[in-house]
Amino acid sequence: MTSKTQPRRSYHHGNLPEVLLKDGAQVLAERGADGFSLREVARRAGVAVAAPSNHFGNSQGLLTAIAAEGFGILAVLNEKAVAGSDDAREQVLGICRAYLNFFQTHPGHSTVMFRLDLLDRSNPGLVENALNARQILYDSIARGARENTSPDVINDATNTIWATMHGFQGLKDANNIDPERLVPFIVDAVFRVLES
Amino acid sequence: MTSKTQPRRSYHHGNLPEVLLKDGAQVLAERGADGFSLREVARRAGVAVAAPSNHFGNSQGLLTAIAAEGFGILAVLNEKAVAGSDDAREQVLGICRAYLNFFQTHPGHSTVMFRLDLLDRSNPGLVENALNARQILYDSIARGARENTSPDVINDATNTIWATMHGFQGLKDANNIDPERLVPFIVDAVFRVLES
DNA sequence: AAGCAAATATGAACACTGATCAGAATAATG
DNA sequence: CATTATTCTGATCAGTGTTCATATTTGCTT
Repeated sequence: MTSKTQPRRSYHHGNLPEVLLKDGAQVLAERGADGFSLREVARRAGVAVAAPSNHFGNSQGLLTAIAAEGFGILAVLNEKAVAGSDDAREQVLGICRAYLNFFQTHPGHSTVMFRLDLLDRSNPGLVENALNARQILYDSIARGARENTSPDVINDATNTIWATMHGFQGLKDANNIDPERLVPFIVDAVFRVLES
Repeated sequence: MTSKTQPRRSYHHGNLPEVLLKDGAQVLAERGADGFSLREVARRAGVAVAAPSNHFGNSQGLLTAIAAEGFGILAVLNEKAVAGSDDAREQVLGICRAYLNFFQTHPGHSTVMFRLDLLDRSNPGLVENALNARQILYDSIARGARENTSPDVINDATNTIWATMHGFQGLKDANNIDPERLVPFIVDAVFRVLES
């Protein structure tokens, strides 16, 4: 019961990297980062245990690639959120909601994107995509700040929201925490500083 | 090369639970939650592989006990921080600094305390200690809010700071994030809402 | 078109891991 | 002192990531 619907495949898979990314994210979504298994991914792809190593090196390599893909998707969603309004405050709200939406629609990716201990943080694609996604948030925040606001403060605001979003992802199963409710609160609080 | 300094020990260990908690936290600090191994903990305690199961059931049980112990320690530190000042704002700042301090002095505990996926969230000791630590933060925030502030807002403020602290722990190795610098920012932002 | 090098996939091996079980050693209880 | 409960041992089982020699296929070069 492989994930391929084609009747047969030749010795060479053809697009194994893509399939591994897809099945990997699926395993992450089903079993979490802790229950992740490279062998299970290979099994679903209908391929030998050692096959993934040709494309991603080791388990960390695949997880890193999934995380990088996740940040790429998130960046696109953030762009779309920004395009939805001209008001900086609304843009930041939109980005935060895009985060929450992404967490739900891409649970597998979300599971590893902020797990620095599992990733190869020197991976260029990961770094680029993560910085890219963050930059969109930074720009909207900068647009909402007073003109003489120092870059340091804008950075603080960006990092605060960034860290909070990460906190929401990690605590998404916690009892008392409702991110949908907290997003307006935190954005309001940050903007009070930015506009002061 | 067990962790015991005593020359010999009888068949029964005597205080194995305590030693397992200590060695477990040490393994977590050295290898992270991902590299954690129950066998390694047993090895350091100088005891058979199956011994821990008598006291903590399975691996999750030991991790849960370590997390519960961590929240207990954190609660004490929070109490101490609150006692250091009469000003609510200073108290909350003190609690946040206590968090950061705790993350550094107890890296093993910190590693699992917010990893809900690894813990038995129905464990009474864990729930009690975690709620206890959170309550101290809640009380200081409530003290700093205007009298007619709704409990919902106080809850939002508490959860925001709680989630942010968790975010700091998860991102403590990230490049651009300096919790020491961000704590005053986030506390300032939250208090602007509380005092409005 | 032919041959050859590079890329990709296989299967087996190795050293780990967590969990479980019967049984042995000790401690606690009546 | 005898019996029961607790605690520890040693072995076993299924599962894991990584590595290696080997097999197959692709694609470039001549």
